[in-house]
Amino acid sequence: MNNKELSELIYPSLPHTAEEYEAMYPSRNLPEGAKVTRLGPSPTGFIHLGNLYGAFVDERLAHQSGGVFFLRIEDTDDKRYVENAVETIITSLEFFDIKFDEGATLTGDIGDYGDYTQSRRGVIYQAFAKKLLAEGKAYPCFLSEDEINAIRSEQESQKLTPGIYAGWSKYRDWDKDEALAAEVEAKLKAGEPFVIRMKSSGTPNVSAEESDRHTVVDAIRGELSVPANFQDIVIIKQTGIPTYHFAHVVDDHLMRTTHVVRGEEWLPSLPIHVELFDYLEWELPVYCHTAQLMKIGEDGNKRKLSKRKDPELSLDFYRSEGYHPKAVREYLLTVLNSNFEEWRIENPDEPAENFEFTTEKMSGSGALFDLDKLNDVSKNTLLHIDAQELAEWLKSWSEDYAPEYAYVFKDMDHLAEILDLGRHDARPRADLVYARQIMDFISYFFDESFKIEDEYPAEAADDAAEILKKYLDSYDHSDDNEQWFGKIRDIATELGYAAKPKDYKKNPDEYKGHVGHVSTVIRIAIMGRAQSPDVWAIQQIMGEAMVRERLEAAITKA
RNA sequence: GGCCCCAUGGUCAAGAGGUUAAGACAUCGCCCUUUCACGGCGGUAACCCGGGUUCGAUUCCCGGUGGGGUCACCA
Repeated sequence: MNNKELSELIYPSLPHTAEEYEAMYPSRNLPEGAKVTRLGPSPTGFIHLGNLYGAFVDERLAHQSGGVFFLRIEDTDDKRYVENAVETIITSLEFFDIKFDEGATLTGDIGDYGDYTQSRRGVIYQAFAKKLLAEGKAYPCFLSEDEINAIRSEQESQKLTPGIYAGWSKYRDWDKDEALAAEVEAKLKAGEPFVIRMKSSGTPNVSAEESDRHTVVDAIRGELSVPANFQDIVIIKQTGIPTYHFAHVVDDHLMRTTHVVRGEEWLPSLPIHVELFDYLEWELPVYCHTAQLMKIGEDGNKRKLSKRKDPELSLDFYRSEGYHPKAVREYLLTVLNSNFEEWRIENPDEPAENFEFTTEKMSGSGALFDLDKLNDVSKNTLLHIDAQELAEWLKSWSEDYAPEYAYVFKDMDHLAEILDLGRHDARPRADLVYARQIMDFISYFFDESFKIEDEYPAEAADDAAEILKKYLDSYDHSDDNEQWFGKIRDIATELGYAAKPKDYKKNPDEYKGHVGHVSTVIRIAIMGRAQSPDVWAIQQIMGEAMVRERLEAAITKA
């Protein structure tokens, strides 16, 4: 039995040959420089900020260059599959405005390079495994789990690298031993389970200096020198399904991916992929190994974002807190590309899409997630979103995550007015950060959520009833801001308060307090809190009836 | 442990063989101001360590240290 016969014995009837697949998925007809990227999530149903971060790089690279961004479902691990996971992935990314041009969708595949779900590509991988088999670059391996464990412990006791490779791999050189060849043939014919391993050409267990090295240019990290692989890694599992390594190489070649964006945790397996591309005589894609998003751990050290330990970093956290997708995108962009912030300062009104994103400006070191920064970015981002649109967005957020706020959305025009408060002044207010915070911020506009949160200032507490009564008596809803404040000044002076805070500061003994204390009393009566935007502006939005009602209630209480 | 990646203020980071080592967030102070927010001004605060190359290294090289990752029929 030779290699060719072996490959026929293992895969006697495949629908297509490797060459045929090659012809079925020709190079893409795209303009010069167009990048083809892909996102390859495994359907565990969980997607966090780190995934979004990577997806965002893919998306920008492709769409900025007039290329293609597609979604491929990497479900080669049957144990990991979670129901509805694909749906979750697609809708989550869609929420953050990550859109695919091609690939798996909820209603089936789009594009000419499918199937886009790995579990449905079995025969394709097998065709290429067959080719490697026929060329003597792969072999079937019948080692049981126990046998592999035995090899491992022996290697450990000899302080050798654990794994199946030359010198330890019984079936690797089956063709050099007639008895073994007969055994392999018999096992195959008997239908015994086996995996297919790549027959690595690397030299095992040599020091880093002596080993062959490959130089790979990473778009983020520059020139990378990696030691050659020597492990006979599994390419086809017992189930006939490929491992990630093999699926990556075959798919990204056949789907004509130009740029592979993935986390730096893949760096150690790069030599495997390089060897596979070499065996298949395919051109290497451009790798972009991104740094991981980190977090400060309990021990004070940086650590990788973990989906188990960091539920607040799941994408759902941002959704349920009500961070606007645009804000999250802006934040990610500032973390991803070091020159984005400066660009944003110079171009405050341009859509983020106009920023030229480059892998060269990406950092090779892991960034710490910074909630303060996100909040700051969010504040400024929301300032650029129209109030009406913001209101609609808040409404849909509430429907999904906070139905208890339904009363806020009874009058959408009114809500928009509230949200716009002070946003178009010469120095616009930036109060709005995320939905939950906004609900609290505007809560006093609604009787359902209005409550007295602060106490009257000590300077004016004794006069509270008097102040409010005078204020109510003189209240004229049609007063302009100046007339309105003039009346407060009058009340203040009348009751022995300084009309200007500076006067009070200069001669604190001559006054009970200053106009600020008086207006704080009014503020608390109407807003329930000592701090708020301009009282007059709030009253105008609130309407006369509510203002009077609140004042009367406060007088009764005082 | 082997291998790989990374290393500038608290955080994100710019930067070049010679700079007073940017900027943003956070923080502190002052100003504006009826509160808050916005805005303005200012402050505190950094090149991991040791060798080498060099007239000169934070920058280039080597070695350490520290942090992270990875060593599966998971991705």
